[in-house]
Order: sequence, then C-alpha cells, then structure tokens
Amino acid sequence: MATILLIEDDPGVRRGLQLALSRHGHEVRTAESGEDGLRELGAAACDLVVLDLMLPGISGFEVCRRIRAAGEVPVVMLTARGDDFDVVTGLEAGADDYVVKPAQPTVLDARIRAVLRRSAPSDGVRVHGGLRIDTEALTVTLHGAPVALTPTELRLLLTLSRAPGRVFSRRQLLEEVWEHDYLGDSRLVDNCVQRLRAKIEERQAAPEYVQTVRGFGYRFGPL
Amino acid sequence: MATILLIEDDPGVRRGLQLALSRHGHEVRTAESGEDGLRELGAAACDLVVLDLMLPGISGFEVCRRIRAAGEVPVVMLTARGDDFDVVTGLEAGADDYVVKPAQPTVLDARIRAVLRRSAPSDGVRVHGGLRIDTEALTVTLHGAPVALTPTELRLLLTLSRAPGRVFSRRQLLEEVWEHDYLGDSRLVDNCVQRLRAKIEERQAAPEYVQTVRGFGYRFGPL
DNA sequence: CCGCCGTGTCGCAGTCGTGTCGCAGTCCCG
DNA sequence: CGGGACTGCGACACGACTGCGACACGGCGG
Repeated sequence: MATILLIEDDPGVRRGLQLALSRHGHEVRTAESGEDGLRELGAAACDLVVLDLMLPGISGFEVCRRIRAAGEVPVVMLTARGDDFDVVTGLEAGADDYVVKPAQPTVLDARIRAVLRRSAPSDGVRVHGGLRIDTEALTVTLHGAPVALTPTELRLLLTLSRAPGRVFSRRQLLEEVWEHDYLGDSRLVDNCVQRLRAKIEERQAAPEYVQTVRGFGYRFGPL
Repeated sequence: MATILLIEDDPGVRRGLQLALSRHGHEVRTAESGEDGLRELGAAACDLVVLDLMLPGISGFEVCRRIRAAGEVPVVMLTARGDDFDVVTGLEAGADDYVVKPAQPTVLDARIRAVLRRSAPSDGVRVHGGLRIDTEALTVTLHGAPVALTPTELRLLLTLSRAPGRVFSRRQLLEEVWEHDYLGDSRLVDNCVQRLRAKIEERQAAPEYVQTVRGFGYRFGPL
C-alpha cells in the first residue's frame, strides 16, 4: 500500500491505470500534465510517481529531472515503445524503472513494488497524506517539515496510526498510551489529542488525521 | 487477532516466527512443506498464509498459485533476497506482499496486518443491501454515501444488525443500547428508531432495514 | 539553585445529542 | 363499525460531550 501520483494525459489510460492500481491496494492521485503533476507533488508528498513520457507542455524527461532534483521520490516511466533512446534517456533523467505501454496492471504493480522496496528500504514508515510517520526513527514530518512531538503525543499518534480507520475509545487509549489503570474518568486524552492536533493539523476545525467520533473516542485517518 | 498458516521448512526460523507472531496476538499453525501446507489449508481455513519461497518439493511459487486458485486467502511471501525476479514472479503468482529474510517480527506483523486490512475488508463490516456498517471504523454508508449517525443511533443499529432477523423487545434494546436499568416504560426506543430510519431508510413507509414487529419490538433486515 | 518543558487538572463555553411530551395516523379486536 | 392500543413523527428544553485556554506540579538540565 503506497500513495502514487499518476501523471498521464490520456483520460482513458489514466482512469484505467488508476482503477487497476487502486485494486492493488494503492492510493492513487492523478495529474493531466507535467505542470499539474509537479504542483500536485509540491502540495502533498507521495511514495512514487508513475510518469508518462508523452505529455503536453513539459516533456516527461524534464518532469522526471525536476522531480529527482526536488526530492527522493522514485519514478516509474511509462513509454509507448521500448525503443532504446527512450529507455536510456529516461534512466539518465533519473527514472528508477520503466514499463512499456500498453502496461499490464500486474506488471506495473510488480515494478512499483520492486522500486518501492529497493528505493525505500525503510520499513515501518506510515504515510497518510502529507503526514509521514517513521516508526523506527520515531520522527514525524508534515509536508517534509519535521514536527516536534512530545513523547506522549508521539505514543498517541503511533497507537492511533497503527490501525487507521479504527476507533479507539478513551479507555483503550489510556491503557495503551499511558498504561495506567485509569482511576477516575479523566479528560486527559482529549487534552493530548488537542495538543497533537495543534501540531499536525492544518485546519483544526476539520481535522484530517485525528478525528473525533462523538460518544466513542478517536480515530486516525480517512473518514 | 487472526489465524495464520506459516509454511517454512527451517525448524529454527519456523519456531521463531511462530513465537513472535503468537506474541503479536495471532493464532499460528505451521507446515513444513508445500504439500503439508496445502493439506493443512484444506483441513481448516485460516485468514492468511505466510509462505517461504525456498521449500523442499513443490516450489513456493507453485504453492502460492494453488492457494490463490483454491480461494481468496491472502499470501505474504518470505524471500531470502529481494532480487527483482523473485518479487515480480512472486507477485504475479498472486502474493499480496512479501518480506525479505531475515524478517523482523514487527515488520512481518505490520505487513500481515496491512494485507489483512486491505484484502479482508469483510472483517467487522456488515453489508445488507445498500447499507454498509463498519464495526471498527464505526461508519455507516448508504449506497456509498456516508451517513452521519449519533452515538445512540449507531449503538442501536449495531445491536440490531448483530442479529439480523431476530426481534428485539424494547426492554432488551433499553438494556443493551442504553444500559440503564430502565425505570418507567418509555417510548425512547420508538423515538430513536424513528430518527435512525429518517437517516437510513429511503421509503419510510416501507422500511427496508429496521422493521417494527407490532406488539413485540423491532427487527433488523429482511422480513 | 533556578528555569524550562512536559504533563495532568480544572473550568468555561459552544455545540450537538437526547429524553419527554403531545398529537395524529394505523392496526387490531370486540 | 367504533373504540382502544400501539406506533410514527415533529417540537423543545435540558444536559452531556468536546474543544480550548489557563494553571500548577514535577523532573531534568544548565
């Protein structure tokens, strides 16, 4: 499961690949052009870019160079024909792998996983939108910028993000994060959530990562 | 948490992983070879298979193909080296994920949970017609559109849907949903049912999900 | 010894959920 | 056919729950 940005101008191919990759368990965002893609990439980090070579406006090669110049996001190229010129130039532009169209979804997925595996050997990294949680280094970044969390806030975030979507009751959180036997109902959890939100949520009125489920508790991630 | 079948020929690795996965809350059964594993799988179902590639007798790939051909049990592969050939072939054989040996128990557990989460959304999710109830995320969708339920309405729906077809008396519902000792017969339940219906029923004249059994109480689901 | 940071507690305010009431419509039964 | 019981349904006011700021305590390092 990874977040993938698909840059492809042909609407048919774009939707087909988006659907196929979604079925393989990836989160897929799309862009129609190189400019659009670079903008999208700046807005929110992703784990990998699938990049078509034939694009209106900036060429795929140029987009690839800029992506690699900007960061360490791996790129899988999509070429119409496997002629040598494309491949060599593509790999020299910084692509990590390439797949020849028409692409078998299974093959593309296999390549993607292979690239992710060798270019991101760091396991235990959870990425949700612009939030990146490294469970080994115990670091959290928001849109690439490091976020300073206190130990308790970090434990809370780790616990919640371990099961995205699942609702944790205050009771459960007290046991897992604080490990006390919790005497007397307290609003400690609310408080810590509030402090955590102040650091990782951009619009606190509509929290993106830590959501409250009234009457039950809190939940990490998508609605 | 989940029942896992571990197919691994090396006795040391097998016991180590079995112990580690048990500690993470899984039920672990083991098999020493591909044939053994397939037999085991036929004898009793499990939620996921952890499959070593290097096996005596049938190869891991072949075992994987047969498992996927037989049913929908997800497979996590265990490979000695992450070379591309293994990965691509493995994923094409139908593996859902793979972990490179020597495997960190925590990493393996994380992968297992991720695979289980995406390949078995049927866990804790109840679907009846257009209504989908996720008992972990505590979300309800109607024809794909999220429905905002209040805590009491949600508890009511969860209680009723736990036993579709069964009739719950108002008394029972008061005890299970409200947990008070219920003094004085009240029409609280009727009210809450009404509010719930307003949100999930399309034709309230002929309720599809929450039906009233005159003189007795309410029932969830088909006649 | 002093000051800072993290943590737990308290109180206030706004919002939303909830329980009660009353009326009207429906079904059952005499 | 008529009366009574049962249920659907809207309205309303109280109360619970949560967000949020402020403060005090304690540990750790300068």
